[in-house]
Amino acid sequence: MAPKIADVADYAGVSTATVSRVLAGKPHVSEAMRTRVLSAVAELDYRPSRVARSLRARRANIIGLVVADIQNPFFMAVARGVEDIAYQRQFGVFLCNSDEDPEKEAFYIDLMLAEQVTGVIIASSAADVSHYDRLLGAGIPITAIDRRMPDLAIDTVRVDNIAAAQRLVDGLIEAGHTRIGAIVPDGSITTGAERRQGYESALRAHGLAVDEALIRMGQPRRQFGYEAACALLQADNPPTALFAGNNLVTVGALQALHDLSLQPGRDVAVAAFDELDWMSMTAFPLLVAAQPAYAMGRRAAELIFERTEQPDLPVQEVVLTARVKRES
Amino acid sequence: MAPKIADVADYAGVSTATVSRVLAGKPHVSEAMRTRVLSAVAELDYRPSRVARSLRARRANIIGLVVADIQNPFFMAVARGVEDIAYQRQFGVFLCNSDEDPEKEAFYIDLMLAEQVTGVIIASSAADVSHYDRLLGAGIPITAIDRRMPDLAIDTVRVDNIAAAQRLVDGLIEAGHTRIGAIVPDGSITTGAERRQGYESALRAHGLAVDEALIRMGQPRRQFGYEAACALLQADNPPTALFAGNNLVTVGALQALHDLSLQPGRDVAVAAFDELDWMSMTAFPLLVAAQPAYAMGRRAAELIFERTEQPDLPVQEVVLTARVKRES
DNA sequence: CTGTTAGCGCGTTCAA
DNA sequence: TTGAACGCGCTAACAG
Repeated sequence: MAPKIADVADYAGVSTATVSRVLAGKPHVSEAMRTRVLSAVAELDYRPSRVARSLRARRANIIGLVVADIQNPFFMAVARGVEDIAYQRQFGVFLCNSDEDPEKEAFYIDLMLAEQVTGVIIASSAADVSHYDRLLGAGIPITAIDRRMPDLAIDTVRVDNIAAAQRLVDGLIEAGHTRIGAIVPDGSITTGAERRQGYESALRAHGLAVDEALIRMGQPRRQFGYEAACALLQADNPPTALFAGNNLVTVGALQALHDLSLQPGRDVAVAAFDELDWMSMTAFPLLVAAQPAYAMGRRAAELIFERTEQPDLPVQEVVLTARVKRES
Repeated sequence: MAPKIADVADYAGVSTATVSRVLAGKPHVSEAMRTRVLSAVAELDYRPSRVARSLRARRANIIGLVVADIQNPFFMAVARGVEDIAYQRQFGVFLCNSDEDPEKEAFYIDLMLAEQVTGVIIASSAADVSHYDRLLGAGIPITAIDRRMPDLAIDTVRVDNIAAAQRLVDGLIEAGHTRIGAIVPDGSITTGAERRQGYESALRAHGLAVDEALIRMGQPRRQFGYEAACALLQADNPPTALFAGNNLVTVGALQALHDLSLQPGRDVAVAAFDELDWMSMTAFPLLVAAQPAYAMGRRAAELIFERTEQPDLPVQEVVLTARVKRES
């Protein structure tokens, strides 16, 4: 049987309150008591029950992390960031895979509520918002990653897509390209539109015209990327560079290059978003904007603690910058 | 304030014991009581505190998952499998990133202990075993994934590397290849040796000689894969196919092919292990053996529950088969 | 400065 | 079949 606080108290010949005080590092404890208690703790190899503490404090030292898909490398980097910060504070991390399934999501909200977690981080791009105000109602702060929650006044961590796209296209232009094709996802998520905006800004900033014929918009799928790249590159006067606005689209475009016997980086320059951190695995030279997923996770976790300590802080929106780098 | 069991009891005009019995689905409760309680529960939107339950039961409905690196896709697939099974039973999952750091690992063991988790799954390839018997001592079962714990009598889930390698090389031979180069990792982990064994078995089974000149062993790193592939392919009478025994090695080998202007699948056939589920992102045709990470995670979680229900079961070693498939 | 006591919210005896 | 009372292990009031 694991020793409880009463055992330590008996062993040290003090009361449980004293033991508790010593372990909590509270003042008003004599040095003699402190050392007696600490040696008793060491002697018995006592470790306080976090469960009992949670019950008593009505708060568990746990952070909940809700992701849409654990297997997505972006979310995993987020998880790692969250985990690192949690570890610093000796917090545990609850992993919840919502799978975009409202039922699972509802279950996990209940779980967090029932486990009295300190805060919840949502790194889910299509979560159903409606459940979450229950958490807020219970005084459990939420931080959203990479998405705005329209109806919820909560802290958010996101990246500046416009600036990232701009710098990506800047890079292409500085490398001498003037005809740059854009393959951009559309859809309900604002990401695509923001990136297109950045693409156009970069062109204009360098005095280049925006040529609609060089812009393709479509579903954020591999298939679309493939077709768009083929269409762009097989047209008359094809672009010498491609800007791909999404991971899946990029993979499709790269496959198109391959099938057209074009080498990325040699025959066609490629600049792409790598929100999933895939591109480091390619053998192609690419200009890549990587989502700072790890930093986002860290920041999100920090926001939980900040808000826990100061609940009345105004809602924050932290905007991080995507790192643009050249991948092998 | 969230309703507690006493509120429900008052509202229904019964005792807390009755409410508890109804919610636990225990027998010896009259139908009238049951419906009264249930409607009160619904009315108040009551959700029992899992914290209080854990304290009372001295067991939390939580599974601990220790991985060496969250960002590793293999571990994430495992996590997903674990999570799916846990969800079925309404269990939460504690995510612990050990990072191969003994200090972190020790902390997480203590965390699990202090949180009274139901069981712990270790999907960590180089964990320090010594701490884990503390868990066993506390009656918390452990399942190991993809590694044997020499000194610990615990359930294990692993894959049959020999068979997988064999089938991979079988595939190459059936495609007409007779000179097959092997690039195999060595080191303390037995994986490499097992795969080499499978490679040789396949050759022998088809009446082919094992040619030491075609086998390269070295560190499981990209660099080694690159150098080994270059050496093999630039030799006199080079192999027409390559067998790569590890993910990183495979990436290196593919890069070598690229630099030698050889196309995988056309100029050189490539069969590889894909323990990290990377290969689905390549645009090359590859014969791939994928670790059934998801299934391993599921099985590991199931083993936790089995052992919880029947602690005296003999120690099990579950051996799964890697799936061999042709990637894009 | 230290000890006693009363819950935190629940499940589970034991009586009725 | 139901309810009253206790305790899971801890911390925060209050008392001394």
